[in-house]
Order: sequence, then structure tokens, then C-alpha cells
Amino acid sequence: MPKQTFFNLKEAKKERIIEAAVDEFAAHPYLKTSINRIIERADISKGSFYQYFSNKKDLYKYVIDQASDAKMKFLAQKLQDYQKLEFFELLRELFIAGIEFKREYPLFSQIGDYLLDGSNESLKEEIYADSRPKSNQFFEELLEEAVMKEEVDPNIDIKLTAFMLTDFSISIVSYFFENHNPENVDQIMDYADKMLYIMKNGIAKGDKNVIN
Amino acid sequence: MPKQTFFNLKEAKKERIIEAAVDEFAAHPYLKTSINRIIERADISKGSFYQYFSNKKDLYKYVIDQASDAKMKFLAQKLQDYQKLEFFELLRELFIAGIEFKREYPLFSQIGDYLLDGSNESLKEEIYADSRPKSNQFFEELLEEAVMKEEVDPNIDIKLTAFMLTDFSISIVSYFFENHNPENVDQIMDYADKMLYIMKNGIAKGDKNVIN
DNA sequence: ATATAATGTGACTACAAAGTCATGTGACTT
DNA sequence: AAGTCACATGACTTTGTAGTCACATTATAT
Repeated sequence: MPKQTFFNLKEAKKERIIEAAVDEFAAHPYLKTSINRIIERADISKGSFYQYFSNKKDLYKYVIDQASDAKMKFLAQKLQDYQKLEFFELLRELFIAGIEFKREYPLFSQIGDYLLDGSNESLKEEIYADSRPKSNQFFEELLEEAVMKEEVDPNIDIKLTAFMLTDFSISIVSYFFENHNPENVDQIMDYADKMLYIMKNGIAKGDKNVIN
Repeated sequence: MPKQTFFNLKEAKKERIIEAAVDEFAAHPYLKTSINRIIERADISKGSFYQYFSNKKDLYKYVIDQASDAKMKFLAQKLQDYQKLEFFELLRELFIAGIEFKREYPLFSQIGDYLLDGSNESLKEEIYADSRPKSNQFFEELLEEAVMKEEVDPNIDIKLTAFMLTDFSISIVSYFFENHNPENVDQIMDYADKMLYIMKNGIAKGDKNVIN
């Protein structure tokens, strides 16, 4: 947590600092980021920095928190009454929202990507200790519900499937940005649909009971 | 590429150096690795190091090459006449072999894990520029064949599916090591089967044409 | 206006890293 | 025996880092 002195600052200054930090953390993997560059960019002194934050990690975690808050809010807004959606519809919306978030908040996403990196194993664990299980659990709950509603095959291993979905919801987005134009909404849809087709029906040949 | 002087060294000394490097690169993410520690461990001088390698990256790439060679050889050995296998059988063998490789060469795998990390974006790209497309293409070819042999649904998007499979073949292994005892062979099998069930049939509810 | 508290500062310390270079050593050649 | 060549060395330079601290400035309260 940043120190009280940070929160006492004027909004404009706080923003300046956070913006500088976001830029830095999005531009370099954690280990290569430099407090020196951040304070230069934010136009504050070294001494001030250490009056606001106890160290780099402190600032980093705060920025990560801000980013994941932003993502949560974004998703919550896009998926307002997701309870009403059928499971695969929801999955579709989630994929699309993930792509949209990266498009609209590229810096936050970049920081997230670096986090996935093993830059600093223990730090990653500290942060992911919350986040990954949260995502896994989210999908586990969705799957359990969907099995009850008889939308999803009761034979699947829920924990494993949740893990797969978490993994996808990350890698999908990078695949999309690597291979497609992120402005093309039709492509997003098309892609999400292909994705879902496989998740629904698998890839084995044969008549499928579920026609997409 | 290491310099000629390195290759001129006695086998024992080369091995000592590579071993020290492997230990170091497996113990820390790239940016945190230290030439100083490597030379200390390998018991050579700073000057000598720079007579063997032009810099840290040079050594690193060499070690990565060694590791991926080892993995290729390992897989080739485990899947000797894979041409004869049915597609999903082959997939199963691949998953299992991936798990076994990590169990038998944990250091190499650890280095690979750190590589996935964004430690150094441009370096990662330099190295992955080869590796990831290679894996994608491998799966693409397998899938094309399997579609022709009518083992796999012709409706799928092959590029996308290949990407998914590459992704899985990585994440499967980490999931397994996070959640299971790597010595338990039955568990490996069980896990690979669950995995395949989903890839084959998807997760939607309904009668499946393919019974695992 | 004065006193007190809060915030700001940047030179400085301590450290570790990569990479260089002049010099040393030992084996092999002529 | 003299000379050559490949390899070995570690002190040294340069560069960057995180974090500290004595002091300066500004805001707030009395």
C-alpha cells in the first residue's frame, strides 16, 4: 500500500505519478523498470517518491490493483446481467469483452502481459496468488451452474476445464491481436464463434448434437 | 553462437560451463541472471568468459538451443512411429511426453518457463520467432492430415485449433505439475484422457458421437 | 506572526552489473 | 632455445540501480 502522504496529494499530482508509473511498467518488464525514470517523468524528486511508496514493489502492486479494478469494472459493465445468459453466450461475451479491454486499455493490458512473465517469480506469485485462483473459481462456478442447467456435459472435469478456460481467456486475446485487426468487429465475432464451436463440440469428426 | 575458442575447450570444461549456465538460467529469470555467478560456479575468469561468448545473450541462446534439442530428441524417441497412430492417440502421447520431459529435465523446463516470461521482449521474440510457429505448424500439419483421414471435424479452423493445441501442450504441463504428483503415472494418463475428452467432444451437453 | 507539522529535495552511499584490457602462462613449432 | 599462438586472468571502468538523509520549503494551526 502507498503511504498516507501519497493519498494526501492533489489529484492531479497523483495522476501524474500513476501515469508515469503505468507508462514505465508497460514499457519494460518489472525487473527492468526504473524508479529513476518514473520520478523523472512524473517530475518529482527521489526523496518524494520514498515518502509516497515504500519501494518499487509497493508502487507496482498499486498500479496492478488499479489495472485489475479497471478490468473488473469494464467487464461488469459489458456483462451487466450475465446471469440471464446461456453459458456459451456468456463465454462468447467474455471473450469479446477481453479483446475490447485490451484494445481500449492497451497499457494496462501490457502490464498484465509482463506480469504473466516470470520476471520475478515470488512477486508474481504474490500477485497471482489472488488473481489466477479468482479466475479459476469464477469459471468453476459458471461451469457448475451450467452443468446443473444441463447446458454443459456433466462428464467433464470441472477444475480442469476451468483451468483451460482461464488459460484461453488470456491466450485468445493475444492470438487475436497477433493475427487480426483489432478494429474489425466482425472478425472478433467470427473468431469468438469459431472458438466456441470447438469448446462446444470438440474437434472430432462426426455429427454434433449441438449446431452452433 | 559461442566463439570458436569455446568449442576448442576440453569436453569437461565445456560441460562445467554449460552446467553452471543451466543452473543459473533455471534459477533466475533472464534479467536477473549474472555472468559473475556463472563464472564463479564454472570456475573460470571473467576474461575467459568473453573469449568464449560475446555476451550473456550469446550464452543464453546457446543454452536454449541445447534445451530444445534435448526436448526434440526426447519427443522423437517417445513417438518413434507416430505416423501410424490415430490423431487423438498421438495427441495423448504428446501430452504425456510433455509431462515426462519436464519431470526428467526439470532445469531445461524451468529455463523454458522463464523464456515464456516477458523478461526481455525482443529477446523472447528472437527466440520464439522460431519455436512457436514451429509448434503451430506441426499441429497444423497433423490437423490437416487428420481431417483428410476423417478423424477430425472438417469444419474447424485449422490455424486457430493449432494455436489452441500449442497452448494446451504448454499449459497442460503446468496445470499437471501444479495439481498432481508428477511421479504418479496413472494420474498422468487420467489427466491426458480428460483433456482429450474435451478436445474431442467439447463441453456442451448432449450425446456425443465419439465415446472416449 | 510564530510555531509546528507536512511535504519536497537531490547529492550521496552502497552495490552489482557488463564488458575491457594489459599482462601472464603454457604448449607446440621451428 | 626462441618464438608464436591460443587461452587465462582479475583488476578496472563505466553504468545503472535502490534507497537514505540532512536540509529546504510550504502549508496549517495557534
